[in-house]
Amino acid sequence: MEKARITIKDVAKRANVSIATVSLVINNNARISKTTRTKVLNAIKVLNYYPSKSAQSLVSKKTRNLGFILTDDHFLRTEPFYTRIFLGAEFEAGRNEYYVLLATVKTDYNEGVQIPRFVFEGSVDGIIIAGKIPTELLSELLKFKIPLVCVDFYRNDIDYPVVLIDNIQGGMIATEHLLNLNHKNIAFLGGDINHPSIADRLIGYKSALQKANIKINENIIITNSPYPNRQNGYDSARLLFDNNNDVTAIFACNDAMAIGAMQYLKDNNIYVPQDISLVGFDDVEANLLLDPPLTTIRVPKIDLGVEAVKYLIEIINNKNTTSKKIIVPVELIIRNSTSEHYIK
Amino acid sequence: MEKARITIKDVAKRANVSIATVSLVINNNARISKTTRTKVLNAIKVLNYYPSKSAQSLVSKKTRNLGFILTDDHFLRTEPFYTRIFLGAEFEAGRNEYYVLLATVKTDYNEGVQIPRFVFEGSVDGIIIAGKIPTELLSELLKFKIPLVCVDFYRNDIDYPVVLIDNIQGGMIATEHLLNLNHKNIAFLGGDINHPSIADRLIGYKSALQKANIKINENIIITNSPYPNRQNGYDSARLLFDNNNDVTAIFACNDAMAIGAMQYLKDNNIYVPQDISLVGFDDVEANLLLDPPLTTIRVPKIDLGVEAVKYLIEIINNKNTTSKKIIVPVELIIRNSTSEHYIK
DNA sequence: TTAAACTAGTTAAACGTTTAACTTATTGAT
DNA sequence: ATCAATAAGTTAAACGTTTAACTAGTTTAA
Repeated sequence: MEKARITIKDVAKRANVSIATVSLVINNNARISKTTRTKVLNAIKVLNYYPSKSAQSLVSKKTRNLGFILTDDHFLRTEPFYTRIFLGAEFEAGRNEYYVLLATVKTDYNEGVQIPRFVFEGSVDGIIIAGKIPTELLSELLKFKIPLVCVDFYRNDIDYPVVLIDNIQGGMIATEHLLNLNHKNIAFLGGDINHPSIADRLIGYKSALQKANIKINENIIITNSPYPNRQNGYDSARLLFDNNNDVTAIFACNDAMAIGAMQYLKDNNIYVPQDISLVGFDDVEANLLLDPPLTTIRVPKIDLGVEAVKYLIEIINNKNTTSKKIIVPVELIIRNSTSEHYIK
Repeated sequence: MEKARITIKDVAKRANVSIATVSLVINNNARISKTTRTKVLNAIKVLNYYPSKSAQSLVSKKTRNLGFILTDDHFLRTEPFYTRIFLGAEFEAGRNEYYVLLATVKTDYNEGVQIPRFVFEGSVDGIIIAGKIPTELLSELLKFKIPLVCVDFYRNDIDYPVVLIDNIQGGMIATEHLLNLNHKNIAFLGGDINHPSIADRLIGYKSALQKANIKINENIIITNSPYPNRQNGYDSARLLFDNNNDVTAIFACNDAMAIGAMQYLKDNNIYVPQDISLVGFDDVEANLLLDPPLTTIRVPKIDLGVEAVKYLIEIINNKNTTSKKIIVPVELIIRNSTSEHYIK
């Protein structure tokens, strides 16, 4: 004995109105009087009615689904960076009564470009691309003329909507924090300077120094490692201290580099923060387990997802074709790896 | 100039058949001759036609969506355990032309039980529950009479479909591996013995020893820590070696414990694997970075997701009401933390 | 030879909404 | 007093499928 689905007809009957009226109430149409509205709303509640998604999308041509695309290795990274962005997207989508469909694509695509199924099946109203995906895939996706926003990934040869974090501001507030603690000789430990994020962080660093009228010392800006990981953080710190002895603070371009640098300092009996203050960037989980816990710039991953969805929905609704850049601010998280510098 | 959607009508027209015929071809109905079928298939390809999901589900009452529920902390865990299960589910769902909708629920639910939206909205044909969720939520979910399978989570007071890993087998093959390497005095480092998984691993350990006719020595079975983490692994190892000196191998109930034990051994200048062979369980990513890399039991997380979806789809299709248990086998991964024991 | 049984399709209703176009009653302006 | 404008609904078509019931032609069985 299947219990039949409760439809708009049942609601209409119980509220003594036409099904059109019920529909208009559901869609918050102003044409319905307050009395009728509450009567209908009541019937909906009593009957525990939920409109059929399929019937709705059949006529409205909206699926109320959003696609979320990332590479499988991004999704599976130990550090839950993109997972958090996805979760933020999922949250914001839910608030707007959207569902999000995930598709992972392979990082290397030998066997041609693989367009996620929901794109050509028309199962989504828009898509979010998180992190770097193969260039060809992006171009293919753009051809579909489907609303699309990229998050934490930017190519400046194409113009499309994008949500990014404010790397320049991050570099600035990290450096300003150290300046406020009386540090003058602040080193920058960067990885690959060609990476746009790192370049921006360096810009922030430099502009904070300039604003404080401190001359930029290129000798304590280390940007020759290919990739910003722990090992290179360690090596960069060594390089730094082999050639300089008046540095009192370090701004590392990410937490991994900072952790590596911290290890170097520990190995050489240099105390953090008594001898050297240290600031990272990203706010990865491991930071809390460090001794001392790392002062860093928090990247609001959840927010990135939230903003991406907000922006995407805006595009879907307004057909807003101007592809702006949304820059999400970052935040300074003060822990114990930084302290005031006293001139001895 | 919106380009109109290509519908079944267009295909029918082009293939010179009725729309019913097209539908029957799409659904692989045997009533259609081979000639007509290929004619239709051809039209579909030429026109690049994809059936409208909403129209399909409106009449078929199937959404072709699967719900995936886990707690937010499980989803955000640094170690991508549930993320992998989710990905496996996503893969298998895609292969069967399903989409999966994710919902995270809060671990502690002060404000009443929170049923994911897709459940009462009827947006999914079935749901997968991954990992432990609040008991009340599970009971509420079961009330909906919607097809449901739990993965990596089991309560033996309720009877429902479940996909689990074979902990007993895992305990056995881990122990047998050590036995094959000539070890006789093999310790077991367990956390909370009340946890069903750990209890099962111990059962596997014991039965392997019995099969090899080796007497079980309760003194080298350490199961008094509340939780199997690194610290407790370290402490358990200390406890073990404080009271025993003939142990030549350790089977730790999970990798975290193993890593803790390895640290203890390192701190006490006991060499792995020369002095002590060590086997873990789980195969977490960190194992590869260890020195030496850890021999362990791999839990096939992707497979867990795959199996859960397979099972769920089976239930959806066959209305199979017998709620069986699916046990996914685990695999021994031999790295460098184990080696042959030579009697000196 | 004839009826029954297949085979390979077609017709048309149904699924549960939205929405343009219509209706009817009320209000406002002149 | 008259007509236009507004308010608050209703009617009915449309969205793109599936599928039960039907049809017409061909085989099979006795």
